[in-house]
Amino acid sequence: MENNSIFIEKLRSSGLRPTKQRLEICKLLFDRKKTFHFTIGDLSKILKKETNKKISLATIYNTVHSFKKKGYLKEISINRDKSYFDTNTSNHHHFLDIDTNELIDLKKEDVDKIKIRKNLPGKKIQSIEVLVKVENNN
Amino acid sequence: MENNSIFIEKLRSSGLRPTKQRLEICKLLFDRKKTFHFTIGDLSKILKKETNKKISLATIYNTVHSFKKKGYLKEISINRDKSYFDTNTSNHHHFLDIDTNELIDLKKEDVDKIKIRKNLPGKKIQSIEVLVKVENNN
DNA sequence: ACACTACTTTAGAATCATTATAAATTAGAA
DNA sequence: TTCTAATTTATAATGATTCTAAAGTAGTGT
Repeated sequence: MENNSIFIEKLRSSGLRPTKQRLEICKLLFDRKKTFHFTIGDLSKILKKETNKKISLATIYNTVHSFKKKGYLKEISINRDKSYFDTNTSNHHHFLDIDTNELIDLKKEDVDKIKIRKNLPGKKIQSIEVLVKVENNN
Repeated sequence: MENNSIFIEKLRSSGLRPTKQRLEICKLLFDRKKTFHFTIGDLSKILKKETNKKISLATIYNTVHSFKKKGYLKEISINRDKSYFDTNTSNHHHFLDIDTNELIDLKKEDVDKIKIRKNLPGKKIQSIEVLVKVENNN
């Protein structure tokens, strides 16, 4: 039904069998237009509310990490308290509102290309992440 | 003796009484020429080795956090596992070697000034942090 | 030097996110 | 349908960090 086939393909290509729990997670993560920033805790709460069943944390962790490994989700390190994930896997940066702990995408064109003038012998750059912390203006 | 007076001043200005435990921590953190990146766990181990006494974790956390609040240490969020601190409190960015988990300073001149072309109404920028992840080149 | 009070230290308990475990359930191939 | 390996789940384990409450110490005022 509907675009489940897309989700099934996403799961299969991540090495996961499509199960109803995982399809619920897919629906929640990938059936949306805007970027979605979330923690595992967020996801768990929303899933419980939307489906009226509880999907165990272990399943959610497992699924999210498989998607991350496959590249369907990006992990964003902000603080030690929680790990954030981002459904926008393109190259982009973030604002972090330190008053609300909200993450906001910066589009590619919002930040000039970063040039690093130093390199480490034997090492290559894997990613460049910019985090712009913002606070109330008063 | 020696430059303890500097440490005492650092402690006092951070709202802390100088105690022998805190002075040991100061010596370890601030009596060095190069930047020092560490976790609380690192610090604890080194302190035990250097002083042959154990300073309790609670004391180390308390002291490090007071220094951070005062601005004598910077906290760097890399992943949820551990929190890193940096004795270099100037404006600078970091390499993270994902093979070894080592942090390496980027000097100010190693990265072009970052210009953010978007602003959020009612918010002002508090900091801009760049993390360049590097990996083995093979 | 002494006493007193507030600040510190400490070990251990509590917390919280995340990971591991092991038994019951389910997907999918034969 | 049957069978086996993958999955789900509740719960336990882990590990970093924070809390607690009792014992120790700094430093002011005397």
